[in-house]
Amino acid sequence: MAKATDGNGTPVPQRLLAAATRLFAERGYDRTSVQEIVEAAGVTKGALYHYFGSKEDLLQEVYARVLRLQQDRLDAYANADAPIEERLREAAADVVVTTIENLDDASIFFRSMHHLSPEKNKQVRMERRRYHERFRALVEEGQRAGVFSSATPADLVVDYHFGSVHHLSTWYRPDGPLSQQEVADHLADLLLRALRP
Amino acid sequence: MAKATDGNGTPVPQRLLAAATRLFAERGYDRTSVQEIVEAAGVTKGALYHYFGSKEDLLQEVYARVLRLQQDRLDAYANADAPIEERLREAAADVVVTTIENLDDASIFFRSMHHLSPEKNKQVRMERRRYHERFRALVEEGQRAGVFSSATPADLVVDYHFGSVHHLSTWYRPDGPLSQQEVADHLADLLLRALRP
DNA sequence: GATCACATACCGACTGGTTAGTCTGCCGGG
DNA sequence: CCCGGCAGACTAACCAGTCGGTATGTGATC
Repeated sequence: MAKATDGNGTPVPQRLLAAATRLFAERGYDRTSVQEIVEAAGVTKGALYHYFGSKEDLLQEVYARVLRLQQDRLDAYANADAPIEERLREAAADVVVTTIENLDDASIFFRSMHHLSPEKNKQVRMERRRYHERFRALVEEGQRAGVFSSATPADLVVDYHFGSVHHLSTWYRPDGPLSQQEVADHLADLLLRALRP
Repeated sequence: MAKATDGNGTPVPQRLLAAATRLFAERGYDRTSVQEIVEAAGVTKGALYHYFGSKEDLLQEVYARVLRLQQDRLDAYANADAPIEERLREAAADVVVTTIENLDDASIFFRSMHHLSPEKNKQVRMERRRYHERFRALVEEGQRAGVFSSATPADLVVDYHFGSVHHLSTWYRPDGPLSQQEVADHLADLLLRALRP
């Protein structure tokens, strides 16, 4: 039993990450003590500092995970072989679904980014920017093709849509009247309708 | 010199509120110590706890101020004598302008709401809800009149727009390429375009 | 296959520093 | 002479990170 799994089946580092994610989303980064995290994960501080350099590293790891996931999915949709209208619609709807599916990560992401040290913050911003630009390229492609209206700068369009995604963690409740997919379809629809020439 | 204005001309409570607003927006609520606030306001802890019951009261006061402001302005636009299309457009644009004008308050509002105690949080949510419902009523009015599409539930439309407002504090920079009014016009335009039947 | 060397995985008491809020008291005007 | 308005030292609690220690596994050597 030296496989870092203890009584539970999942490895300690993942248990720590899961506990941290839930607690950060619940109480916020600053209000979550390292002690609470290790207790929720069923280990002690020694274990945490064995696997992670600092409390901040834990937060950054949460970011890195969700960023990788969303970037991969966006790339897949963007590079698909379909009319630009469909590709944008599917990408727009997908980011809504994956955000809802990882609502904890999302609220941490949007609420706690400023808790990262300048360097780590810069790195996260860079990856975030790459995502934004890939999405913007889709909008611009449609605008050049005349399929989308050019009345609004593409940058603003992207921020408009991401604003609504960002906002999901504030109002979306799994037990609400709308399913994930319904919300995603509606939001993607609003974007596409706004872009009609 | 017992008029609570000290060397400066503004009264101490307002100086404290202003300092707290700036610091909360800059470093976040938890990372701002009461000591820093009183130093920035040029007083000491005695003064702060003379006027405010707690650090949290300071935060709530920031909320209350911005909520009152936005509610008043929304009511004015909503009750104006103009076609529903115009009223919604102006209300939608106005909330963008006032949010940008008070970007500090806005980022505190959206990032630190969960730092309030359950009771105060409930109270803020209630006022927030009132605002949301007034805005939703505008959308519904237009939908009933057939001026706006009914494809999307009005609640979702409101959350869509407020998402973009919420998001402003993340990306808007005063020295960017777009003025406040331009951003406001574009965002209101996107909303109205999305609502075209 | 027994012994030794070393590494990995973790425990938990401890430290140095920080913080919100309190309390006693001074000071000047009405 | 009294009270609002404030100063500033003080306290009790908390917290991130450290460090010495233990237990278990792994590979080399004889």
